[in-house]
Amino acid sequence: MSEKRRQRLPRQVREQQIIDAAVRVFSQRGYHAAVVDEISELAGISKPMVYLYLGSKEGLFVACVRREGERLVTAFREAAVTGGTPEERLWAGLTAFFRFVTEHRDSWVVLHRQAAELGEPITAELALMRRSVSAEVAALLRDGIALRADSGLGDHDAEFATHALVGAADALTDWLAQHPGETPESVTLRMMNMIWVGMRDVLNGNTWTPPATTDGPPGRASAPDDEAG
Amino acid sequence: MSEKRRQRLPRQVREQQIIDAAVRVFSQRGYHAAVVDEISELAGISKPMVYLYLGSKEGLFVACVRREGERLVTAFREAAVTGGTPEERLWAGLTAFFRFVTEHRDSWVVLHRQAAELGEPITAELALMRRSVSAEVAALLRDGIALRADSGLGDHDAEFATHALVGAADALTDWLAQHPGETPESVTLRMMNMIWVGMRDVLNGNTWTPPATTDGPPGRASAPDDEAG
DNA sequence: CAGTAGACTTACCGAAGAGTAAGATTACGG
DNA sequence: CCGTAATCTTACTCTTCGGTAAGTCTACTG
Repeated sequence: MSEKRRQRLPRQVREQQIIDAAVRVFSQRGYHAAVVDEISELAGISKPMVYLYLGSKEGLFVACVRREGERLVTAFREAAVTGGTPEERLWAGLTAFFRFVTEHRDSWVVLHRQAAELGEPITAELALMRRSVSAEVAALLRDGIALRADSGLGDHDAEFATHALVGAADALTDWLAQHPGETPESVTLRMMNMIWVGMRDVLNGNTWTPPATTDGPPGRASAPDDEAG
Repeated sequence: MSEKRRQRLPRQVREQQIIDAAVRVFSQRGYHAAVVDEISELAGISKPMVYLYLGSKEGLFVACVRREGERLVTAFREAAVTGGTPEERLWAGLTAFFRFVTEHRDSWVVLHRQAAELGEPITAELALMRRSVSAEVAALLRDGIALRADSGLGDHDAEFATHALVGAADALTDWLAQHPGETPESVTLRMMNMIWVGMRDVLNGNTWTPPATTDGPPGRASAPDDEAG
């Protein structure tokens, strides 16, 4: 047994290894079911090291969220800053997002399915990340709206669309994972068709109108639904 | 102190009271952070009663999910079965959904933010509920698509749209909660405008095309983005 | 080759909380 | 008014797990 002693590594390196392990375990088990002993073991280290470096289980989780969140935001932002119309940039950002969650499933799970539960500091960190992405998207939508000053839409509408968009993208990560034939690009294309095309119509004044609240027949207003373009 | 003794009630009634209390506590604290003692106290009863009637903490949670889930599905279905076009029925169902989550916040939180974590029996129950709602929506979208046999779209597309729609609705419950000016109807109207209008366009062959992958200028295809309607 | 700082471990503590044993209390049919 | 079945409680047990005390070991510096 030559390697009874584990190699000593500088703190900076060990910390990352611990976070690596934590992301995997948290992702697989969830925050509460995850046990610190398992994380330390997977990191090839003993438990007190985790507490020495990360302070507490909560601190460890926050570190995971922060690191993975930054990676995700960076991926989105770097794709979406390339010049072009808001439309093109949204396309690029969404594609990058779907690619990220495909390639880093664990990271995404940690950032994702852990909203309720979890004490204040953790939810704060998660909310921060979410807001960060949403802010990017919202800016793009605002730009898109601003190109048509006559649309009558405003920041409130952009904010609504952002939530819908982010929520849809969120849910579609599962769909993507379960359909091997689909790619980040194909999913993004579908989304753009569903949502952006609709928005463009609305910007053009081509809106949907609810049926008469009493009973009457469909009350479609200015909807040229009749023939294909 | 006259009422030292608590009134005795038949099992059927107490069970519902226990579930009432559990929904509130689970909703507020989350599954793991919730403590059975608190639930029993809120139900005006001692802890062993909970175990006698519901078996375990997990069984208690499953009972909550089942009851509240059925309420939600019923609300949606009853609104959406009224005759009319798929469009109208989707409108009615979504409105009922948003109304439900507005009026039963606790129920929704229990059904919602508890995906990862939680052992197999619980996730199974949650998945069942979600699938139940999705199936309703998917049927409506398929009907909508079927009205245009020439669109080239199929069940796969309906399924995609369902996930996007459900995910968006999901995320918009938060948005609705934070904007007192909005109502279930107004949110539904916004959604229909964003998504259904877009889908209608796609059905008409008016699709969105991604920019050229290399670098070239925007490669919009058949997108009459030029002037307002 | 000290000596020190930082990496690392073993072995433990204590609290929290799920679940239960054992029985007390009350309603009610006969 | 008695038995019995159901409701309900007090007072535990037992495990799990976050966190720590008290060092040991090794690499590097002078």
